[in-house]
Amino acid sequence: MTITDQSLDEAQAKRKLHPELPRGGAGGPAADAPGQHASGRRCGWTGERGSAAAAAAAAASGGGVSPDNSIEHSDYRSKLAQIRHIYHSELEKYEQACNEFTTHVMNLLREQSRTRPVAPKEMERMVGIIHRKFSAIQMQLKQSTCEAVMILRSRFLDARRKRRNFSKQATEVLNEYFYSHLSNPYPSEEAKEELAKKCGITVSQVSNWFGNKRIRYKKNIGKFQEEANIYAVKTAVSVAQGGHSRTSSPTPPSSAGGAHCHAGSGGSFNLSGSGDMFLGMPGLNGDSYPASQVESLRHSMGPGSYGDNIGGGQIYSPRDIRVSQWWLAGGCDPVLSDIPNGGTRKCSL
DNA sequence: CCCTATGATTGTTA
DNA sequence: TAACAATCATAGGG
Repeated sequence: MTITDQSLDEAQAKRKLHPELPRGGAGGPAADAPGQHASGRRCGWTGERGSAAAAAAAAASGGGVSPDNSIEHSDYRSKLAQIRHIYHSELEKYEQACNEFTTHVMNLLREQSRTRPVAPKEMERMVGIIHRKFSAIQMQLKQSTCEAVMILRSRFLDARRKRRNFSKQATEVLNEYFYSHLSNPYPSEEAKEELAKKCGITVSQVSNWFGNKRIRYKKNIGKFQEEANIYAVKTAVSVAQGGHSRTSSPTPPSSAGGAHCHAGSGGSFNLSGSGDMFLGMPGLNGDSYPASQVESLRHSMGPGSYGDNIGGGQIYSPRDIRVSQWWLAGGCDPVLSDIPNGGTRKCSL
């Protein structure tokens, strides 16, 4: 009567579709809602701006699933319910038709039994044939229902991939945090929550953003030079103004108040002062030099200051200015990257 | 329409 | 399990 877990799983395995395909619950196909990843990752789909704040709030308050796709969820659910309804009603029709046809054939055979001997075996055989035929039809129905569910699902997933760029202000907040913590751009969970609130996005979106940012920065530091300068200047100005700018808050959550630096995820690069911008004096432990400030310095020096062995996008010599060098991890040492086959992964520096 | 930027997803790694 | 790396898919500018 129902599409079993097995049938869906089989189809899923065959098609190697998404791992989060709906499993048939007690009632039939796909009692689950999509969007819950097996790995526990939260769905960070960028919804409409209006609901993003609510999403962030819910995420900040510890909500397990970001609700910014609740509308799509209900849409998905209703369509799924529709499919299930059609499936069940069709199945019932076939069942009924099967029974009717069976009794009809039985009646015919009984009628025939008046004129010719009809063995019980023959009747059984006929019933068997009819049932096989109908179950084949039911299998087809089941299959096409599975397909319909999968199409619905893939459409839903496609929709999830639709993204909106973050607002300018949000990007600004994130960039400010990133460049003012360039030596250790790993915001703590609390910092992420704070950033999420400020930006009106979810914590996982903040995590995504930092993940993307770190990797893209690392891959092409040169490209981000200008941006780093901009935010260095911004932060410098805001610091000079007493830590408050008009449009956006320059003080990262972790250092708001300026009393101390949060214990970052890395932990090994605690920086002095409020934020590691210009107040983070260089020389204390060697890695508190704000890289963005270094960027500025480097920028004013012009290209080529560090020698020819450094590639086009190369900015710092790790020997000269020892910022945390988090971007050197993973075989992307901008100095060593000149060595052929230095790492398994290519480094665009 | 092409190209780059960017947010999200997925698989891997430490 | 967070971070990384690669990749996907769309946004947005020319």
